[in-house]
Amino acid sequence: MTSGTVQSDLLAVARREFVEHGYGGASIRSIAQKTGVSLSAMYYHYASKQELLAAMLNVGMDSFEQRVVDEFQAKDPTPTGRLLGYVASLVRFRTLEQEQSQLVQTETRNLEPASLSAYRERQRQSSEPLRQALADGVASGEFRTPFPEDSYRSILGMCNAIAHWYEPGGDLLVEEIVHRYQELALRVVYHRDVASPETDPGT
Amino acid sequence: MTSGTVQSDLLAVARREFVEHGYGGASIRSIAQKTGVSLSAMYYHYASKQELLAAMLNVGMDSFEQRVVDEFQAKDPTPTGRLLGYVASLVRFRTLEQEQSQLVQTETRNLEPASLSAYRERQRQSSEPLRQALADGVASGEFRTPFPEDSYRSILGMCNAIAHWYEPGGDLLVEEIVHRYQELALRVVYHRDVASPETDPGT
Amino acid sequence: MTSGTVQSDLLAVARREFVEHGYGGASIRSIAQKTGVSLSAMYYHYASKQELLAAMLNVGMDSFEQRVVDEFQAKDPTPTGRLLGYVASLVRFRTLEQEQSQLVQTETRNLEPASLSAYRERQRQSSEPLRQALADGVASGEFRTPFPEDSYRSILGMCNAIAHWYEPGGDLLVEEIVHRYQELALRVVYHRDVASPETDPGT
Amino acid sequence: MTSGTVQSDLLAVARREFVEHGYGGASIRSIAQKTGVSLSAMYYHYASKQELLAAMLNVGMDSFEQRVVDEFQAKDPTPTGRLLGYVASLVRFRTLEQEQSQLVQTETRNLEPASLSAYRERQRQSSEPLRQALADGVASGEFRTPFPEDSYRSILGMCNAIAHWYEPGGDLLVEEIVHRYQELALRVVYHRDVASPETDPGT
DNA sequence: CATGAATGAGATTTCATTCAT
DNA sequence: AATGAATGAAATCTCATTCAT
Repeated sequence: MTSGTVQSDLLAVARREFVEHGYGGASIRSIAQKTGVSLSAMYYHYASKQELLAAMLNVGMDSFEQRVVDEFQAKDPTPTGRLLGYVASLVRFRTLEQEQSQLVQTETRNLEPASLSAYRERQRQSSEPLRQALADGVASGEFRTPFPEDSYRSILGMCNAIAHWYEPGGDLLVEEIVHRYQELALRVVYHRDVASPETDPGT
Repeated sequence: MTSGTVQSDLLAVARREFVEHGYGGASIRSIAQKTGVSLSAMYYHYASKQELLAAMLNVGMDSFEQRVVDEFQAKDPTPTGRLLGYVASLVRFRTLEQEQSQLVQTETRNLEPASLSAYRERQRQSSEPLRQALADGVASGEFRTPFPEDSYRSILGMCNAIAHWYEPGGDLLVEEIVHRYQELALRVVYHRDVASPETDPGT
Repeated sequence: MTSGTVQSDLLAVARREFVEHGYGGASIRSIAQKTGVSLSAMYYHYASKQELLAAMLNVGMDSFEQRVVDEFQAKDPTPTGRLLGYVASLVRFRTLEQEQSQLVQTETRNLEPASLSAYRERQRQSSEPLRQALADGVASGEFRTPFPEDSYRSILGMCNAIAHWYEPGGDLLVEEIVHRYQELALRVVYHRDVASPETDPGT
Repeated sequence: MTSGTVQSDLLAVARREFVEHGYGGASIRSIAQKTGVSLSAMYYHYASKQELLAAMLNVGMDSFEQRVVDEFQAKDPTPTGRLLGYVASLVRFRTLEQEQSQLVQTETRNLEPASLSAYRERQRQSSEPLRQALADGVASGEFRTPFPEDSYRSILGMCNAIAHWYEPGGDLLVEEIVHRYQELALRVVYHRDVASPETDPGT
């Protein structure tokens, strides 16, 4: 029922339109048209513009969550390991799913209360691993940041920004970016082994 | 030029509406109404929604530029000093002019080509001091970051994010935030004196 | 394509409004209203005022072309015969489809370039039979006008003017007008048999 | 009071706008702007769009009347002479004052009743000389047209049309056009001396 | 004479959505 | 499962005009 290709095509086109014009500025009509589907057909699959938005945001969230889960299975369970894993997931999401990424950051405000609360909860849960890793690292002494909350926010902030400047065809490979932001993250949490910049913590 | 009261009132209301609903979702009608001005009176001052947006973004830019200039006059001219000064300007802008700040990040995409290019140029110029400070610091050996471009972007990214979580009435004072992000910035550029987290570089 | 009833009703009302107020002065709103159709229903059928105009002009052209074709089938193929036939078609069009007629003359200027060029070409083609008849008549010696181009334009000009003074309920029968303008046309082309005004060339 | 240059500039620009977009489609704002006059200044000179139109049409009428008067002073007072003179006046008006000419034909319908009746009276009067010449010519036997009214209308129609195709910079001299239409007019009235096309009635 | 500011109505067009088929 | 037609509200913007200064 939700496995057809029409839905995903619609979502893809809608994503593009929302990113380009914003939710308010995007037209349901041109989404249908660009997808090559009649307006009524589109309404058959998504009962409203709002539903389209909610579906899109949730698909994005699914995708990000999957990345985090993948990264955390059978990997280094130490706080540092989890921090690096989370950063890797996040960087890959911001680069490999750039549009999805921008959308999630910008259009959440347009969710109606009904969907919004559920979505906020998912957001909170998806950032929990990072929050937890930071707490654990501080507790264990691996991270010596004097303001963990700001370190946390800074890591999110700097990774999120990637979606705004990254260019898919550019000469900077995704994994190189992963590596760099992992290093920067270690510095932002005052990792005890990055006492001096000469030390390379490895990936 | 922007000293009239009708114009600035309109801008203030429009800012709020744009932040809340996005450019596309905001209604020129309700902007006029909430400002207490007739629709046509509004059009007398701003010939289009687009012009309103451009004016707003430029006012925001004026404001930020002023902060940077203020911070750079008769202050520590070393790369480190300039880095810290820039971060201070940016953090204050993101907190004290939060709406302006969010707008600048989100709605630039809605500028039409004509105004966009001019605006992009202003953006470039306004970030030049930070870029320059980083380059100089790397050259002088004060900053030891192995990827200056990413350090630069990370600083902007983490500071920009502040506008999204900062709450004006909260218990975190602006100057405390300034201080913290200055420290984090020093770590992100691999400042030579922050070899170990115990060392506090001071503000 | 133009067989629906809503479309043709809209065209009829629009025609009347355009003739009365001019394209620029006519209101799309009152066209819809007078047709008894909602504004949006109207937009479903004609996507813009411009499209409405183009459709109308083309319908007018269709109608005139049909008249010319009808007149030329199985009729006198001599230059004189064709001249008289064309004049008959034109006079009937100007009288029997007076509104259409006035519109075509006045509102072509409001066509946007896209539709304009196509329309001009149709105009050219529809006047080709007259032009050709004149050329042939001059070549054969039937017409002795020393300036064929001006004779051609004059015939069009004097026939076109009919739409401006003709009154449908008046005491002048259409076929009487046809007859008179055929005679006048013969004089305008210097027909060899109208050497003296006493000679009646017949219809 | 009516001798300033602002008024005539306004009229000239307005004429152009009216010809291009029609009365309803023309904007009083852009007329003022293109004239380089403030909107309020324009309202000082012409109290309404309607007044502007009336002024323009009357100026056009003045101009045409003057031409007719000039042509009739100390010229051949025979019906034929008057016919030729009138045609000359009309052709020169349609070519040398082309815009004026087109306007007069198209935009009269937009005059409000108040000005309209006066204007129609002027129109009637200005065509009186031609009507009279025709009547006299028919009475004297110089013109043998069997339907004087149609000859009259045809002459007007074919001369009026000139404004639509004449190109100021073209290779057809105005006086040559005058000559040709005079000849054609003679044929349209069945002038007794144009019994055969070989006969050139002269100018 | 002239201006800057404002008005209120109305312009055309597009919106998300619905419904009978 | 899908379509063509329609709706009514709202969108942005422009109109001719007025008025206090």
